Amino acid sequence: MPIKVAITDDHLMLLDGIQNALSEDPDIEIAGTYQSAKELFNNIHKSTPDILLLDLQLPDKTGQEIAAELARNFPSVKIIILSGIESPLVIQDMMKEGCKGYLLKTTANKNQIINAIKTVYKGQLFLESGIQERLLRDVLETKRRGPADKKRLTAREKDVLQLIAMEYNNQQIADKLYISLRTVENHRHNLIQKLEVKNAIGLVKAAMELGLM
Amino acid sequence: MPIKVAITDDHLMLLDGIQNALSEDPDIEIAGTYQSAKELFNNIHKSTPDILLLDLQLPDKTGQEIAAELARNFPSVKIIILSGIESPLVIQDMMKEGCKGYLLKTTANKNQIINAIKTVYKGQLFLESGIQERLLRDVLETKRRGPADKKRLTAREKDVLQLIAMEYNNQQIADKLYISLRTVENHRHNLIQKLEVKNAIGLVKAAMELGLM
DNA sequence: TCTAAAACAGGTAATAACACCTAACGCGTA
DNA sequence: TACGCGTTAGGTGTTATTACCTGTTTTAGA
Repeated sequence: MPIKVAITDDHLMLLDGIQNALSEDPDIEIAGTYQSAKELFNNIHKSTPDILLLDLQLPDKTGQEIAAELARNFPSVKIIILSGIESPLVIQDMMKEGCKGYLLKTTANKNQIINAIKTVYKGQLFLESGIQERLLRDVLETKRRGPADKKRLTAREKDVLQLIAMEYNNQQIADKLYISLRTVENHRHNLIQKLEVKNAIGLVKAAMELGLM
Repeated sequence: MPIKVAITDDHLMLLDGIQNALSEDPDIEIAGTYQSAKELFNNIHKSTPDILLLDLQLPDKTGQEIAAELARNFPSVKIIILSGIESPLVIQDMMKEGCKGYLLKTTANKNQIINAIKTVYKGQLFLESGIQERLLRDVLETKRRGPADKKRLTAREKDVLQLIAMEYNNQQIADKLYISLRTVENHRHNLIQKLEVKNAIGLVKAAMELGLM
């Protein structure tokens, strides 16, 4: 019985390319290709895949939202992220969300993708060597400079960061979250420290890298 | 004699997908596939293509830089942009830079790409219908609200915008550009007006959309 | 060469952001 | 239970941003 693989990415030719690569392998069967989260959730039940190759930057939902929703409703689907995002924070977040593999669009080729699918299907995790190094380096650096994942953002900080990125000012964020202006200022300050940027501009760039938008 | 087509995009599987699609057409020959501007310029002379399919978001150079450099050194190469960026401003800028076609990664399929290549090869421009509409709507709206392309950014404004996005504050930008703090403030104010955003955060998001980073 | 636009710069003010501090409270865990 | 941590909030002060003006010089196009 072949491994059923679904692919979700908003770029048509990339879907084509991957589909083409996978069709060369007799152990793999394409269970569906989708261009948005909506399409994915509308159709996944028709032929539930064993593996889902998932892009993180879709037009309608963030990668984390999709991963969380899949874990709730289709826990048997193993997710392999195929993304252009190289940030260790994002990779860690997605793996913590339960994803089984992470590939980079700039380096992932046919063999690697097929390899990742088969590895994950067997129940193992798959991280390409470059990513493993990156994560390792990141963890080591973090350890060196303080009490471990100092840079991991809390849920509330993510809330605030999202609203900052939406061009809300502190007062508006306070109103939106029903908290005081001072609290928002504190969160903002902490975010600037954690993400090691100079100002709100840096925060927004980080938010985009972290796929929070 | 087949049409020689080169492709530049940093995503491997997308290169594969396009290459695969084009290889089905006997009138088209792949003259090279590149993952960065550096790779492109290092190798393009070996087999100068008639058409270059170009992504706008490469790791080492902006699309505008690449288009300008190609126009200088390889004026015979006709550029078709294949990008995820849908902003009318960007599309207009690239067309003004001399590009002959613009395709969207979310909608471009095999037939459309081949169609675009053949159309451009014959000397015509190729803009997909969705883009044509978008441009038309944009132009009409601009006309309606004032003295034409009010939203087009000047070179200096782009300089300032880039530095804002790099987390420089106004004083640092002034120093960098050898102009007064007040001038920077004015440019910033004008940018906020032109791009119709609320603050510097909006500017950065716009800068990213415009591919200025 | 005339003209419009772009780039430059200053005045004045209000508002927002940022830094650095303390500290209370609840919650889960060692 | 003691501890760390997240979330909340306030105090105080500095600096940066933004709005809305006016005006000159430079540049480039018709």
